[in-house]
Amino acid sequence: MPVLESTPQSAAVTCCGLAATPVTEDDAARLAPMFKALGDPVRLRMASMIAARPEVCVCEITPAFDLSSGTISHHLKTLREAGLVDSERRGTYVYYWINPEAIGALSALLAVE
Amino acid sequence: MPVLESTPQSAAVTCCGLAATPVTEDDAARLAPMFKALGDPVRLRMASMIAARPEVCVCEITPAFDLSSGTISHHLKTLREAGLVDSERRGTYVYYWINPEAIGALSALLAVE
DNA sequence: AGGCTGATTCGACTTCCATCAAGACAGGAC
DNA sequence: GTCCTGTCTTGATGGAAGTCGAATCAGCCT
Repeated sequence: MPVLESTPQSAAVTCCGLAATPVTEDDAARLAPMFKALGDPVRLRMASMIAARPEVCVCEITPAFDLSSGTISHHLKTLREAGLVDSERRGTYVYYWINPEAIGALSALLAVE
Repeated sequence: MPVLESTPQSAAVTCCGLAATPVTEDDAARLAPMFKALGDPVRLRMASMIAARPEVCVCEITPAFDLSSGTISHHLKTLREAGLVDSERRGTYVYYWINPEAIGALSALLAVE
């Protein structure tokens, strides 16, 4: 191993929350699935659509993608299980909305300070 | 389709950059791979380690994980190909450092305003 | 009840991914 | 040059993920 140039805290402000505190194994296990859920172009756009309004009906999401309704449902489930969104059926339609705490947790990790 | 309750821009400040401007198909294709790269607990911790200092030697990363050196290399390559880190060999050792622009792009998307 | 529409789940298929072991490559020390 | 150490690449494999079509469930409406 080479000699370290010993710059421990100096970098804490150079980048972001990622650098501020080391991500523990537990943190990584909790946060990685959220990043993973956003790591698909379809789901990233879905999350964007949902975040853009207080709540969004699945019936508006479906026609925005060239995918079967089953696949749409699958992706929404992935976002929900990652904790990024929540949903509720009201009568005929199902509505999804963003979970600000989850977004906040990811944002805090990446935020440049 | 249900009647929309027409709340177009009002939500732009309720959440984050995700909501500020709709993520286009091209944006999604560019940004999703970065989220995907962070969507693995091992890589998230690696990114955190690398971000914590100006640059980090692979020889310091390897012993921090209970994985073969081949697997370590594979994950670092994934981070590099996603544009999140860069690397350089200097003599015997290879050093990795964070790419602040990439982190900034993700941060801007999630930042709560 | 019966039928209709919206949404989810299921089964199957294909592709991608994390991992290891083993080999290849790079660079220093001798 | 020949070793040795550090890193990367390759090949193989088991498992996860994205997709579709079909079946199923939920809730209106007549």
